[in-house]
Amino acid sequence: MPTEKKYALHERILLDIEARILSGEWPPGHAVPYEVDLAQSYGCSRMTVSKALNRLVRAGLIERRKRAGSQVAQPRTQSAVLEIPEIESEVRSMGAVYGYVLMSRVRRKLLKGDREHCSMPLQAPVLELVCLHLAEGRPFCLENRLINLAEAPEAAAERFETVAPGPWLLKQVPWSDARHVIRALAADARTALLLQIAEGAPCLVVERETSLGGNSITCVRLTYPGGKYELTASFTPTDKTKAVPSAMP
Amino acid sequence: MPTEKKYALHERILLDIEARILSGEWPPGHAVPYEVDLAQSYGCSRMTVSKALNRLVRAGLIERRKRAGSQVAQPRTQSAVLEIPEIESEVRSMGAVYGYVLMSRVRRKLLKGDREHCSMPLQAPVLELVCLHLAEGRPFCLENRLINLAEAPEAAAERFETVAPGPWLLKQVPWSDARHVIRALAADARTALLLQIAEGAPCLVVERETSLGGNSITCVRLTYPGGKYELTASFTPTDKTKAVPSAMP
DNA sequence: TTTGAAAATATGTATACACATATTGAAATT
DNA sequence: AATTTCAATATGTGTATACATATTTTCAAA
Repeated sequence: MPTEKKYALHERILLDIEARILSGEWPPGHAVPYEVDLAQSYGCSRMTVSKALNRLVRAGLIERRKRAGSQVAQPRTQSAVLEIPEIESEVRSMGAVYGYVLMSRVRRKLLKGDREHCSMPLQAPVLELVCLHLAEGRPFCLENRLINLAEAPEAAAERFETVAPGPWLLKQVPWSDARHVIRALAADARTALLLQIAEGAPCLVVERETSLGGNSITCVRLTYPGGKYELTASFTPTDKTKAVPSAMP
Repeated sequence: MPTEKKYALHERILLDIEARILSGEWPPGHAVPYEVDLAQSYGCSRMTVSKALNRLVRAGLIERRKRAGSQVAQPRTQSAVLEIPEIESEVRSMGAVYGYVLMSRVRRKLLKGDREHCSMPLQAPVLELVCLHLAEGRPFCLENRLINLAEAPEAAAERFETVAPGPWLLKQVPWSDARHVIRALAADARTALLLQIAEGAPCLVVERETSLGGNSITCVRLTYPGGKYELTASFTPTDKTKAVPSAMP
């Protein structure tokens, strides 16, 4: 039987230990063998074991302390990875024709009421956009967006009549982190009218504030008719980041 | 000026490169210097640089190919890490008194209707639980749960009158992955009654199916009154994600 | 008994080296 | 011109070693 060369040694070690933890064989608090012992039993050097164990630390599966050794971490919360795709690809992946309509575009200053959902400074110059995303010609998602023109001045020159602000910003402006809030709300009169649903109907609302180094760049509220849309998230024990196909510019 | 010893060398290299990418100085597709060159400019060995670059790969910020070198990755679909804490700690973190009530506990077999939300085999022996989680004595969350007794037979002996099934299962049964679905739904008559809200009021519904190696262990539906609860998720391009407790005004 | 210094120990960081492997680009062959 | 071959090259994996650092244990002094 030829040795399966699919995984590198340090990955095999990682997977072995991960399997023991996830299977419950090593419950939280259980001691993980010392680096030197693992190195001996795998017939490899300590560095190779160290690499595997340190990746498990970053994945949150184990904790390590000098002199005390390594032990299986106590699971604190269930964490899941939520993929939030571009609305256009979301619609297309349903096999529907995608459509986009700009409803309004206003340049103004940030008011006190905006601060409820958004951490830009008061009086900041913003571009307020209201857009509708369509699937098969019918309303799919209502987008309310504020763009901080102090951080993204290029947006002032863009009409956003044919291109949605989401993809435009993603290409144009660098960002470092995002905060999402997900809630269920009843449709108010204006939302109900635009989404063509009954007033008071449940809606899934995703709010996202994107910023670069503490400065809020844009703040978006996506309102989906409830029951027509759902978010899915899956738990990943290890930090297996999927390789994304990259198109060259 | 004393050398700041806060970060290890490979972390400094990582942070330097991350900063250039996030600032937009190195746009997607931009070439990252070769390992040997970085090693030279930092005055360190190739392995140290390699460690930093490989962490950036796992964080999804760069891509590397042999002979071709490394380059900045194309921005991926926005993905966020969703932290789903235990309901009890969630309530307590709001500064409220937590309460738990078991509404019903029935042992039965899996019916066709259950399969809508749950991938256990038909006729599987299940324990069906309905519980109410309280904050300050008022309904906070309605829990509908099925536990697969074929996978977790210990559950048959537990009454679940004082301990909620979530924490009990977390301690008792190992699991390897979970699938979450989040949606907004209108409260039906029974839900409205239990949560003391109006029928038709919007609710945030989180469904989670937990399994071990392909076998479904438990399937839970958590229904929160809309407007009283929200989920938050945050994303940072580096692999360190912050947990944010969800609190409400 | 308490305090505190010192030894033991496990991980943390980094080096220098060696060889493997995938990809590129150019040279040689068809 | 199209294809194959081959060497150059950048990353991938792993070893052996060294010293740093945090923490526990031990043991002796106050």
